[in-house]
Amino acid sequence: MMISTRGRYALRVMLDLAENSQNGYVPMKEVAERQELSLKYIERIMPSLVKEGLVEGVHGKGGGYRLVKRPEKYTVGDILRISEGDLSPVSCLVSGAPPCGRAESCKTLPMWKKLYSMVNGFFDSITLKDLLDG
Amino acid sequence: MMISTRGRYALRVMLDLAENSQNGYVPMKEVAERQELSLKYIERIMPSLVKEGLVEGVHGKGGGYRLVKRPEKYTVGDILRISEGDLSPVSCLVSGAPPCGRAESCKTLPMWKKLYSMVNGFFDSITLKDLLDG
DNA sequence: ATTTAACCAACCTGTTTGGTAGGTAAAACA
DNA sequence: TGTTTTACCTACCAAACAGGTTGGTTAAAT
Repeated sequence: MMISTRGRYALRVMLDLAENSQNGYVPMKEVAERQELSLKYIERIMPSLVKEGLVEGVHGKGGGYRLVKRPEKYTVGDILRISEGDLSPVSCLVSGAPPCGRAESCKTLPMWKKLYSMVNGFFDSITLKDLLDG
Repeated sequence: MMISTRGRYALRVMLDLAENSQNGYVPMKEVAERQELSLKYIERIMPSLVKEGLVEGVHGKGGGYRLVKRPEKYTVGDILRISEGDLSPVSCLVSGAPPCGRAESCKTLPMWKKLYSMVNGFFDSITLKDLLDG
């Protein structure tokens, strides 16, 4: 339910691209070495970022991935929601979850909702550029 | 890594005790019915709350569980940390995790730490009484 | 001695996590 | 034309975790 390696690796790849894509496309082989991540695992994560339009991928020699916008235009929230799916801290609030019959009278639900929007707000307020600049 | 049924149920039991323990000890059979939770599952959760001194349990007829402090003296943070274990949103920060060799240069670590302390701070600022009063 | 209720240990099913293996498709290059 | 490079796709897998259930034992009251 919260941040697994999938989302964390996606973020690190995006940061690596931001730092290294002035020279065009960056192959995942290089990123995997720099970041010390499994190439095969990264390869499984990237297509979702392409599909959602965050990066562009090009086959063959000289190919690789590249950001399509400037680093300050990407929020951490977008990257995590795409790679992880949902940032809800409790299953009750995951989109598509079966409606809870006790929701009306639930004393804790407002708290979970507040936390959920806090977490989303937190991640949406940070861009790739913010992370690069430290 | 984040809030599963274990912690959510623990909270709901504590709230139920707060609402119903003026008449002494409350048996889990009653709580399970009121909250529509599995009695057996609750029974597995309660001993940790006893062990950490949050509630008191008494065997036999007329027994059950009871809060040892007033509702405003319990924070949601304490209850969740005891029942869930650790509220870290990422495995890197779980206490006892193997140290990460990249920690020094990690561009994302400060962000995870900030979120972690935000989440803890959020939960530590809410008491059982706050939840009861809505 | 019977009932009630906390407490404890073992097990179990399904899902998620964090990958790996073994390819195919497309683009560049020789 | 064929080889290399790289994205991309499918299937599989082991370990861990979630969310319980089963079947008790111990302690206290009546």
